[in-house]
Amino acid sequence: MGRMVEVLPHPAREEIKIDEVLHALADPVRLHIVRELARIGPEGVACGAIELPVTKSTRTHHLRILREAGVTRMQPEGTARITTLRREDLDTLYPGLLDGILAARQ
Amino acid sequence: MGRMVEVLPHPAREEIKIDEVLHALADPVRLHIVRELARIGPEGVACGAIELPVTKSTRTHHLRILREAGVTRMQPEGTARITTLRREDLDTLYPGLLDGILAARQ
DNA sequence: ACCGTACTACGACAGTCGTCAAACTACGAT
DNA sequence: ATCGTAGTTTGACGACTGTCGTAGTACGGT
Repeated sequence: MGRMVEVLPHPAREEIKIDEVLHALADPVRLHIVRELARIGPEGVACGAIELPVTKSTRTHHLRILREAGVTRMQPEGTARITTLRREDLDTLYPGLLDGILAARQ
Repeated sequence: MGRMVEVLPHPAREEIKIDEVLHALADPVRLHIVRELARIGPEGVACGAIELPVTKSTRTHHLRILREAGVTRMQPEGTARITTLRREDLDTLYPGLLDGILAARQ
């Protein structure tokens, strides 16, 4: 059996839909995650490392929505899943959108 | 009795919250309205003039959410309400956000 | 005064969403 | 093999949301 390199399904850049991206971003918890990922940068972070006011399962739920919308990428690394922002894809598809959101005070 | 010039409540620029803006934009019908308003430009348009696959009351509902989030401005004009995009406010608060969204294909 | 047009308000209903707890899987270390 | 850590899955629940129809308000024209 080959190693499972891409267990988690991600939409390709062309499959990303603006509706889903906006829906993914339109939640305080997910917006906070995106902000954190933007701050952390391209090296990414383990899911659990982002402090959130919700339980494990809710966290998984939000991270899934972000991933399936094409906002984030997740790759397994040991028992952890390293999450990163798909900055390049988003900036290409919707130039300015991410920066605009991150520019918001708070 | 004085004329009612500003019947409809709008948030001031400083009161606009990114959460609410994103939530307002995260609906296909409302996104379509925003696209139309962007296309039409600063002269605006009567609510009913935008063709939508929903009834009158649903239309009112969506336009209210957009207005209360600070995405659009509505001013009475006879029996109609002229709706415009608050481009300047949005571009100031979240530079690039609107352009990024409008850049999306479809 | 009356009518038509343009929109709003209210209540109802079905569907979605965020949340949690509990049970489960996957991997690494001892 | 066992255990602990990291994350997922499932089912349940309440809250919110989009939708509609009906009724109501506001304004302009005849």
